[in-house]
Amino acid sequence: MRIVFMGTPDFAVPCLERLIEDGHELAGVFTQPDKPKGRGYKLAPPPVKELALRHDLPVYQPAKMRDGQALAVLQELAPELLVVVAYGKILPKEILDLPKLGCVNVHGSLLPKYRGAAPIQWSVLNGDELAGVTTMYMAEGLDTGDMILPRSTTIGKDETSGELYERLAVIGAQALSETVTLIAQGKAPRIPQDDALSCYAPMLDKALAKIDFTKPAQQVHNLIRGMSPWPVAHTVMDGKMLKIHKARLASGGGEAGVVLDDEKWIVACGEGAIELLEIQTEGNRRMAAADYLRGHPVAKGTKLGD
RNA sequence: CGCGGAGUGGAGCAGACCGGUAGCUCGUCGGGCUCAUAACCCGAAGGUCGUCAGUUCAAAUCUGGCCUCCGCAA
Repeated sequence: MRIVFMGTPDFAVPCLERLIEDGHELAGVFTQPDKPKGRGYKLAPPPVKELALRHDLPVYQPAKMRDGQALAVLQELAPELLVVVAYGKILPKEILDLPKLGCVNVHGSLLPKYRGAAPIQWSVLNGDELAGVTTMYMAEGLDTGDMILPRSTTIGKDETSGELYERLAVIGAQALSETVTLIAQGKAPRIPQDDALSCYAPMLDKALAKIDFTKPAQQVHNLIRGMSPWPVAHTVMDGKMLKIHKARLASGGGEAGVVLDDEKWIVACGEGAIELLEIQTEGNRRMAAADYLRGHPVAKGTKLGD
């Protein structure tokens, strides 16, 4: 099938890879423009662009989708189907209407829950047991299109957003492959979303990543899992930022934020306690809590969060 | 040229300002104690102090370049 692919981050990579493996004709790949990233503001190409270039696919990086130029390019490419995975731009109606077989999107949640930019992270933050991906036909509203194939998976007790994200990217690629096959056969279902059950999963923000140890341990744990690998849950110790990448529930209790043990890094929460497993201090790389403690003993009674 | 931190045995750190025998916690190996242990005791191995050059009688330490890693900010 003649397909144009639109996507930007890592999440979209397995999907594009799968379409290539399945032998589809990739007429073109749209991705966000290169952006200055990291120290020194070096220009970094999005992961999807790197993959596309390795396969000698034509890459387009328009800044705007609504000025008519993108539409003109698409008319030229004349795809039968448009596949969009975490592209990061809203497509105007005239583009959505262009491909004969329509536009499909792979979304990182079990729709209609978690429409929006950060569905995977929010499913972890909320302590859900079930997550998934859904393929759908695209409509003008944000993630409101008719569903085609849902695929669910259980979230591990200690699983982080980053880990779930990687798993769902693979599951999403599989669902996409099946979806495209169904469309080619004219057998793809159109399941309308029940708007009453929907909710919105906005982009994460650093302000949300500050740990409140007065909350129950399970909630603190969910925050740490959900905010990893970005923006990373953090607190303050001795006046300096302490990032916490990984933790697990532990037994114990006491004043919120206080360290309960000399050897292991167990911190009391409003209810219960958590053990810090992987942390990062200012200017340092992330490391196992046990490693950090060898060079920097943290005495029982130290209080975090001030 | 966005701001800043760091590279020291396998891991995490100290030592650097005030140059002169490289130290701590842990790990590893050997031995001992113990019903037993991630516990305890004794002993050992393991480092051209990121790299290149400079200053000096002498550089982990002072000076300059380079490489690598990271935090903030985007």
